[in-house]
Amino acid sequence: MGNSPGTAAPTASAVEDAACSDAKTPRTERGRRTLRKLLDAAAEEFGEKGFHEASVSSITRRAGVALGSFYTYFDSKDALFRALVADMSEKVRTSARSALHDGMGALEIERAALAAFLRFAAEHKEIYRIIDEAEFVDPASYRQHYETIAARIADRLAAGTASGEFRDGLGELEAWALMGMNVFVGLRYVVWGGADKSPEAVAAGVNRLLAEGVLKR
Amino acid sequence: MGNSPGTAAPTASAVEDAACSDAKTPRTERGRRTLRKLLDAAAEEFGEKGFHEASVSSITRRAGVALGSFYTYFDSKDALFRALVADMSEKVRTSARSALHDGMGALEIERAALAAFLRFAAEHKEIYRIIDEAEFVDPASYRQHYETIAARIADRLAAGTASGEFRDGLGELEAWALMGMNVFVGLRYVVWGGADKSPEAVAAGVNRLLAEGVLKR
DNA sequence: TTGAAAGTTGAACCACCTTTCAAGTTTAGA
DNA sequence: TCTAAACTTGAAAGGTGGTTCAACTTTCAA
Repeated sequence: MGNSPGTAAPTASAVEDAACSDAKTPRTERGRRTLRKLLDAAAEEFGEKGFHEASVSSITRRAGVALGSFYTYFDSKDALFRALVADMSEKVRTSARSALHDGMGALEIERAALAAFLRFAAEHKEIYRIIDEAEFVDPASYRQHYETIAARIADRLAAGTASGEFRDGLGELEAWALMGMNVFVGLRYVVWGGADKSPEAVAAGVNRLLAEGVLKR
Repeated sequence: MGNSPGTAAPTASAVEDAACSDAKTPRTERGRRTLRKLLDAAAEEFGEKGFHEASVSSITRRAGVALGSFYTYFDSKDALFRALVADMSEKVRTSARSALHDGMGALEIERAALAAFLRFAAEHKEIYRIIDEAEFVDPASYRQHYETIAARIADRLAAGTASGEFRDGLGELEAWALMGMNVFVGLRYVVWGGADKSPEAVAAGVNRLLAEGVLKR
C-alpha cells in the first residue's frame, strides 16, 4: 500500500522515541533512516497480517533492507511488536487528549474525546489489530493499555460529578462501559466502515445515549 | 486445568453438532469419544495459549490420543478452530436468550441478558480468547459473530420503543454501543476478575447507566 | 466366526521462519 | 586522507510444528 514519506515520517519518529528502550539506538543518519523504514514497514505488516502471519523477512523486504539488518535494531520480532504496541497505545491516548479544551462541559468533553479517537482510528486502522493482538503476544501491555484509558475516563466522570453536571455513582464500572461503547462503535463504523456515519455523527449518537439513556420520558 | 468429565461432556456434544460440517463425522462409539476428547482438549488449549501457541501435538497429548488421530477428524488446525468459534458463538447467543422470560420489561430484559452472559463467561473464560483470536484466524466468523449479536440487540431496542418503554432513535449504533459495554465489563470484571462485583451487580450498574445515562437531574 | 471398514499410532517429511555470523561497505571524525 | 566504528548483507544454522503415511488394532454387522 501507500508508503509515502509524508505520512510515514511522523509515525516513525514517534515510535523511535517511545521504543528507544527496546530498539538499539542508531548512531548515524543512515542508521536512523533504516530504523524508520523498519518501523513503518512493521506497522503496515502487523496491521495487515497480524503478528504471526507477518514475518521478519517480509518486513525487511517491504522496508527494502537485508534480513540481517533487522537484528541490528531489534533483539527479536517480539521486541519490535512491543515497541509498536507501546507507541500505538500512547498515540490513542494523545489523540483523545488533544481534542480537549478549557471551558468544555463534561458531556461535551466525552463527545470530543470520542470524535477525536474515531478520527485517529480512521487514519490508523491498524491500531485495532495491533492492540487486539497484544492480548496474545504481550498480555501485560494489552491490560495496561485498557486500564490506563479506563482510569482516565473515570477521572473525567468524577470531574463531571464534582462540577454538578453528572449524577453520583459513576466509577470504574461506568468508565469501562463507556470505553467499551467507544471501542465497539469505532470497530463497526470506522474500521469496518461501509456505513455513512461520520466520526462526528457516531460520537453524537453515543453522546446522546450516554446523556439520556434509553428510557422514554 | 480441570478436566472433569462432568463439565466437559456437554461442551463436547454441543460442539459436535455445531461443527459437523467441519469435522469428519465418526461412525463408531469409540470415534465419537475420541472426537469429543479432541474438542475438549482444543477448547482448553486455545483458551490458555491462543491459536498459534497451541499446537496440534499438545492438543492430542492433552486428549491422550496419538498425533495422527487428529487428522482422522479434522482437515487442519484451522478447521478445528473454525468449528470451535462457531460453537462458542452459538453458545454466547443461547446463554443470553435463555435468561429471557415472558412478561419482562424491556429494560429488565437487557439486565437479564447481560447477567446471563456474564455468568456464562465466568464459566467459560476461554470464549474471550477464542472469539478475539478469530479476528486473525477466521475474520469472517469474527465479524459475523458480532453482527449477529448486534442485530439481536437492535431488535430488542426496537421492541422497547414499540412498547413505549424506550425512546425513539435507537438503532444499530445504539446496539453496538450496548454490546461494547457488555463485552468490556465482562472482560474487566469476569475474565480478569479481582474485583468484588458479582455478575448481577455489574449488570445492575450497566443497566442503570443504560436507563438514566450520566446526567444529573 | 470373519473380514471389511473404522480407527489408531508415531516416526518422518517438509515447509517455513527466526536468529546468527563472518565478510564486505559506508560513515564520520580526527 | 585515513581508520575505527557503524552498518549492511544474505547464506545457512537451528528449531518448530503442521501434515502425511503405512503398518497395526479394534469394531461391528453378517
